[in-house]
Amino acid sequence: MQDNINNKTVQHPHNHQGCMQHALQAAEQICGAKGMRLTAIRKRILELICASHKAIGAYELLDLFKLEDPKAKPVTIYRALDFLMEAGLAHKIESLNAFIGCLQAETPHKSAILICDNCKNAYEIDATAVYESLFTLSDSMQFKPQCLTLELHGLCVSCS
Amino acid sequence: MQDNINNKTVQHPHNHQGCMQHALQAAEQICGAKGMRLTAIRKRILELICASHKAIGAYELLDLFKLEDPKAKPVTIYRALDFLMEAGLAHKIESLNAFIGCLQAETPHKSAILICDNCKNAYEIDATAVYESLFTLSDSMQFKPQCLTLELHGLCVSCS
DNA sequence: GCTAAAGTGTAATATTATAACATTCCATTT
DNA sequence: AAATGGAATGTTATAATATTACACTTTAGC
Repeated sequence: MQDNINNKTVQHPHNHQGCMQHALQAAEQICGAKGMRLTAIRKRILELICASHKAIGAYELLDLFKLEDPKAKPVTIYRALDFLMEAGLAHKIESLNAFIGCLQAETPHKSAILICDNCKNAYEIDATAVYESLFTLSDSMQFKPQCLTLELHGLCVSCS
Repeated sequence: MQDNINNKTVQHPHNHQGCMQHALQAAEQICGAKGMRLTAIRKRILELICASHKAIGAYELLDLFKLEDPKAKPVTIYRALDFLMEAGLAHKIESLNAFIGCLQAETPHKSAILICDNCKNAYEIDATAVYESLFTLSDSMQFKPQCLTLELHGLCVSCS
């Protein structure tokens, strides 16, 4: 078992190999169900994103991807990222201009992202209650919510 | 009275002249109290930001500022923005890479930003309840919160 | 196999933001 | 008033992030 891969870098030590495999399988399933094409490039970019729980920048991804395809250009990465986000398989962290894989892509979710400013890991957590609270507020202002950016920076349990 | 300036562009029609004056006066007070220097450049940039309730990009600010000082460079704007944000007089909207003036700078606040994707106005609202809800959640994960990005896109009452 | 749409290749460029170092301004001390 | 030290600004260059435009290729459905 590869139980200990990366176990120092995430809040909850886990089988990261399994975690990635799950994300990738879910991606195949989701794309299949929606008639979206998880092409080789897109799949590989998703793998690279999911390789750690740290948010990764587009140009970092490009550098990694170039190891396999030296002619790759920024637009290759941005296209793949656009697709993955469209499919709900990845999220952009606006406050970092960086990206993370979505680990709950198969179920609809209302999530917040907790970002450890020390170890740089980002955790997507269910924040349904927070959404309720915010929607109550926006309703009272007759504001029709469409898309929420909810990113909490701080220190994870391992780093504090 | 100038009651109608911009009244088509904000959710709650208001005396924008007074709104700006208030923000500028508060800025003077706050900086005075904190021993921070609201220099001519910084004050002018704040005025330009507060001239509307639409989020404004750094390079848009630069274009406006250049009308008065054609030799101005990007770093001039970014320095002023850094100062204004440090002083709590302006906020960056991460999901837009743009900036708004803070209308409650004189009182500590836990706010969310509602952004109308149609008219582009951005409203900072008190979201204490939302913060409570989120902090409960982050506490349960032993995450120490430090800085929250909370930006809700959608349609304001005038646009929906 | 043909076709239309989606995906990819390639080059160029737009947009956003910062680094590095010189100079000026300004409050304080002398 | 002159000296001084730190903050602010000027200036140049460049880094980092993201998109446009157009040509070519692949793929799914007919």
